[in-house]
Amino acid sequence: MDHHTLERLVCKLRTRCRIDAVAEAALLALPFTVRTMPRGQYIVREGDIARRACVLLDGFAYRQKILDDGGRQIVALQVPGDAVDLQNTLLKVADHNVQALTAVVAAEIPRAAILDIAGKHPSVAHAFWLDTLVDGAIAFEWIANIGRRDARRRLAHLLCECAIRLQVSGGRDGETFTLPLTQEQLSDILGLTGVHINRTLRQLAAEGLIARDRQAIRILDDRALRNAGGFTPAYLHLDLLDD
Amino acid sequence: MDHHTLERLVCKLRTRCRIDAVAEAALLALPFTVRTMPRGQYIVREGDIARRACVLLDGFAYRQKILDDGGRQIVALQVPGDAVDLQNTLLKVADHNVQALTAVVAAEIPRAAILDIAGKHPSVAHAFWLDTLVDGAIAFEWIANIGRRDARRRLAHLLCECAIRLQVSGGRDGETFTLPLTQEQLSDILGLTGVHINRTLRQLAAEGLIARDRQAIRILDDRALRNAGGFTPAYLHLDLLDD
DNA sequence: CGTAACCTTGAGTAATGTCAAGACTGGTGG
DNA sequence: CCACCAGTCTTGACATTACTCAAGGTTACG
Repeated sequence: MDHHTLERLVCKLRTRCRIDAVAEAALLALPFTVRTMPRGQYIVREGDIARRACVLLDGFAYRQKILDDGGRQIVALQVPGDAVDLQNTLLKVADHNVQALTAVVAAEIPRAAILDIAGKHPSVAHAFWLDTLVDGAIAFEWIANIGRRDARRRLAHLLCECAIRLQVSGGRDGETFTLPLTQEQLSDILGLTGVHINRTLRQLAAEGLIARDRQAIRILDDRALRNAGGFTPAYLHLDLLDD
Repeated sequence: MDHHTLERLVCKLRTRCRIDAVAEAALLALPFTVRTMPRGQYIVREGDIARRACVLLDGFAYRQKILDDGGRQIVALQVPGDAVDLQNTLLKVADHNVQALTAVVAAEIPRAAILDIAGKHPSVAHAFWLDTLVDGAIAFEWIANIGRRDARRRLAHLLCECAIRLQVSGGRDGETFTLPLTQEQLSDILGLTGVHINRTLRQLAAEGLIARDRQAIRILDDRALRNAGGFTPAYLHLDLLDD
């Protein structure tokens, strides 16, 4: 995949709806500038006024909120192809931060160009809307995960989700993958503490559900892991093309 | 407000973006049937295939997930004017339930009509997209609330949010309002138990932040309550019209 | 007036957080 | 090539929040 075109965006949108040739051409013709960013860099800051939308061409990012007491919660993970601030493009002022999880290659598209293409191409507007809906569906699942599952089930659920999303976006086999997340970051996703994540990861490993080596995770027993996490992939809406 | 027209939908969309006369006419001309439903009735069931979208004309509803162990998590609240399953309209198969919180008057619009109007009127598509984005922004805030705040702050935050949303949707004064939620339901929103909600409500009352009488809540010290909940209304994006 | 749903309260328990120290790892400069 | 350093992981002991169970009180409504 060429990291210097918007092909990745088209590709992502295509996982969930049809993009005809005209719309594809229009998308690929969007004006953009490529930026590379190191791990940890802020892509969007809370309070920013949107002038541009950023599409991840390579690397991962996360959305994050800092609370008044300094606590941090990661509210979403973004994979290549994701438009990380369509939200902010329409909503004008960003209500959360977006930060690079790994080194990132991103395309910056002017806000006006996004609004323009969405206005002129209903199928593109449809695709963006759909993308937003799926992000919302994932957020709902996370609410349920954090609100109603204990640490072990929460973590199992997240691992299942990551396995699938990494597989879809990166073409990995899905059984073994590298989660570029520290245990601290995992805890900020799941509403737990780093210490507790550590213990829970080891517990899952001790049970034979996963194997770990640094940040590489291997799912040893997919069925059992899904079971442990109460995981059903319906909310990812990966089957929308089967119309 | 007449409960038998789609005026309420236009009204809701207008809180966040301009709807010109042509688009308004098209919206009001959408075909629909009115249904009334008693408290507790399912409006959408997980697994349903969307044939119609439902707009709340009067009454409240909530989105809810049932977990494999029987646990329940409420993932969103919907107020009059909300389209409760635009999500499912586009996503085809519902990944969660929507249930009437109070008695409800709703307008059912065929799926095809929604897709059609969004395709023909970019400003309507834009408004729907925006609506979805705001729902997503609220979901993100809930993730942060559940993941990183203790019971007292969680509840204070929710009360602040409800006060504002009820005020915007219903024209109440905002200081005193009736939350049509049982303590059990509050606990399912906040990822706690009913017993703990009970204790936390009384604690907030004992501190002089709120007064309670059945389900009526009066905010006695708005500043202190917002402070307790770390509440900032930015994520509700109520100021989008000030362009 | 009786009933079901809801609220309230107490006592004991389990899950998770806090604090603190030591071990490992990968990268950097000498 | 080695020594060091920062970041991360690991582990233990202890504290705390929130859960569970269970009983009794209250309210709304037929």
